[in-house]
Amino acid sequence: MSKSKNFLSAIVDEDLKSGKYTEVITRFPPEPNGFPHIGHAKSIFINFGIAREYNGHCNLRMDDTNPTKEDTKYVEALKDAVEWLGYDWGKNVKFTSDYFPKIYDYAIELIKMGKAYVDSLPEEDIREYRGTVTTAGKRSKYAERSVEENLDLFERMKKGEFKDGEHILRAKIDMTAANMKMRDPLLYRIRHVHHFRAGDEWAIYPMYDFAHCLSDYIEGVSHSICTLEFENNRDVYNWVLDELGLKSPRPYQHEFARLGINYTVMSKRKLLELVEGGQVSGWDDPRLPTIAGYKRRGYTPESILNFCDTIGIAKANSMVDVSQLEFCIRDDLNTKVPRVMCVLDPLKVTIVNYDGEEEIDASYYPHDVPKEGSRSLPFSREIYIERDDFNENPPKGYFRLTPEQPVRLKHAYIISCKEVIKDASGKITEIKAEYFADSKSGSDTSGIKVKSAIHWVSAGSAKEVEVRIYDRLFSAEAPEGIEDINPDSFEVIKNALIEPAVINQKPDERYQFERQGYFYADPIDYTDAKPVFNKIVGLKDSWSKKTNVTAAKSPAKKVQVDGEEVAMSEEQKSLFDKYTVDLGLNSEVANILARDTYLSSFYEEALNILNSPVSLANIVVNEVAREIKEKEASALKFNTKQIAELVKIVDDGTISSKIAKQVFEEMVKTGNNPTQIVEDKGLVQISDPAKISPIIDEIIEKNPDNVAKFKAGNTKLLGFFVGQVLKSTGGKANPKVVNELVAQKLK
RNA sequence: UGGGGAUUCGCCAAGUGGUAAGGCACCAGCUUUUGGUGCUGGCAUUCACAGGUUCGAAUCCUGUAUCCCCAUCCA
Repeated sequence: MSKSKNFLSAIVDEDLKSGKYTEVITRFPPEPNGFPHIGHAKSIFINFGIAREYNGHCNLRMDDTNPTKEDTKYVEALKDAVEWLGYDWGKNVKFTSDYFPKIYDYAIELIKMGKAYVDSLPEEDIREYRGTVTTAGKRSKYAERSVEENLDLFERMKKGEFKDGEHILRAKIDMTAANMKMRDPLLYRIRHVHHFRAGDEWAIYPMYDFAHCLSDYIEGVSHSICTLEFENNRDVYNWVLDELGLKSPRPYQHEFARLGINYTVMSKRKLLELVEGGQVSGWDDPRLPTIAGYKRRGYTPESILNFCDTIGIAKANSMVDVSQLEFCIRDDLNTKVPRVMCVLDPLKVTIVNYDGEEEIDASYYPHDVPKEGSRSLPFSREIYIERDDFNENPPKGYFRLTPEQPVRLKHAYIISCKEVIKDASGKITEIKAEYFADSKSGSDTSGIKVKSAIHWVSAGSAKEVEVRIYDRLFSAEAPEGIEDINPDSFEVIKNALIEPAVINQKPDERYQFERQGYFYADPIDYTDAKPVFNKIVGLKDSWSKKTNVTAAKSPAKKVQVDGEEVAMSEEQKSLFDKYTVDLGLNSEVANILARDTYLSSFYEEALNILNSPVSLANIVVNEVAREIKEKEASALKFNTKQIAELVKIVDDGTISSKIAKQVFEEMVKTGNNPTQIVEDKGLVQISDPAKISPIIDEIIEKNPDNVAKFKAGNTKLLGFFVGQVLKSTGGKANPKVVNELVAQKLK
């Protein structure tokens, strides 16, 4: 993984360090109801990657709790994807359905504890009773059923005595919870359908919220990593595990942002639409962001993995630029793959002063790729070049063949154009050219300067091949549906001409077609009789970029809308006036205090002990406020008297405000008196310039570069020097004194 | 009228009170028998916005804005 830790690795580090877990177990838990795509690759990379990084293990688990949607063909696709990316799930693939008996037992346990009940409300009522995001729900009358009745009903549900939808099992949590997921979530539903693995054994199937956390627990998972949309489900996850009193270590859930890539769609639903609607040729259509699609197109697992690594892992919804992916595949293939010549749009060139034939030994790799290998390249009087490598009326900066400008045939001779032959419609059909016999590549004595070398094939020996050119499937950056499909996303070139070695010798499956891009021998349609190549990705092309000048879009800076703060009540207003007028607090601080009754009473109490209104207010608003935000006021370990004391020793210069924060943190933790803490830890401020001065000298001596930069005008560096001094004194140096001294010394 | 997340360059993304990392993209220059690659340099006086605390704030406090998720017997 990358050098800077992502937040998940940081959590794992922390958990290992604190001894919460001794082993890291993760899992990749897809539902087998669709083909895996590059978003899954990200999840695979994270889950298997973390397991690998910490010498742990990652399970591949099929989350198959919904028999109406899932199928074994998807299981295979999922296994393929994980394998292709180079990960090992160990002996067996796991299935949630393997745990159905255990999960059932846990349900019984919850019922016995009175924490779950069988509800018999019709579906619409259940929805209605749930309430809305802004209004509380209400509990079903069936929630009052006795444990015995629930047990009996649940067993009969299992036996299949009821029809689908007649009853459900749900957790008894809180129908008024602000988190909708906690309003008595469903645990089990009746489904009289065949399960692709469990067969017809079960008439009831557990819901995600119940099955997932328990499956994690059963497997001994330590870190249950999922995407952001499950954040609300975390409360249920914890509730189930906590209520069941499962012995630790038990898993905890952590969420990251799912992958979005522009010009593509990632949702299973939209992918399915494309496949079923015939917009693409199947799940492995090379334009699809499915693993099967990338594989078919010719992407390497390394490139996908590297992509997953470079995009990082975070909690902000993001849309990664496809160019990032394209970079990864080019970067991977650049050092791996042989270069060969293939003409996609042939233009015949007859070299009038050349007779006979010769074989040129040409390296497969350019000078900067440290690989060995070459092939024999036939050269003859009749060759083909790319149609757009000749131009009768060249634009400025055109480096290729023109009536006036000679060009080198890559690995061969320099030619110049003598005659342009056109058909009746004016289309160029042939070029008559002359070659320079002494210009052969490697032994050029001609002294002719050319601007570029172009690719070509010899007419007599070139092989005809099919080349499939793929472009992005959508033309919209954030495609909505099929209306955004790029009509030019697929083009077949039936009669491209390729040099013979590629077909006869087959040095590799992937090639760079010189000056064009990377191509892959299609794993399915390629035959010796009819070779087929897929374009993986084009080379970077700074020439076409120059010619297609697209209007530079100047993204309008988004305007910030400013809202209004809610108005103060009468009492708050009078308190505010008192604070600003009588006590001289600034309006911001007074505002915060006046609006919070707990804070203001805390403040006034402290003010009775120490008459230092401004300092006291600042610390109450900035530090105390944070603590009461996080904890119940009653759980606070410090009191007003101690805060007053803290402020006093800051006011009188015993400690700096920087140290005060440190002391405050200690008070929060231990409840000790500030003076005591200062004494115990020896935190008394050093203000004597005679003591500070030598430290500054030392720092200055150690950082000559930064001294030079500072003197050159980089005044931001003042903070650097002050920081260093503070650091070496454990924060005890008086920052004001340090600042003055440093500024003086560096003048 | 609720709850939960998020916001650092065009796109990703580090950074958790002391010099705003890195990659992609982009722009120059050099190298080059691929208009490729490689190399060098340029790309955030500023971290959604407005205040406050502090010697010092992307980081702490307050408020505001914007986006995403939650009312499937889906996962």
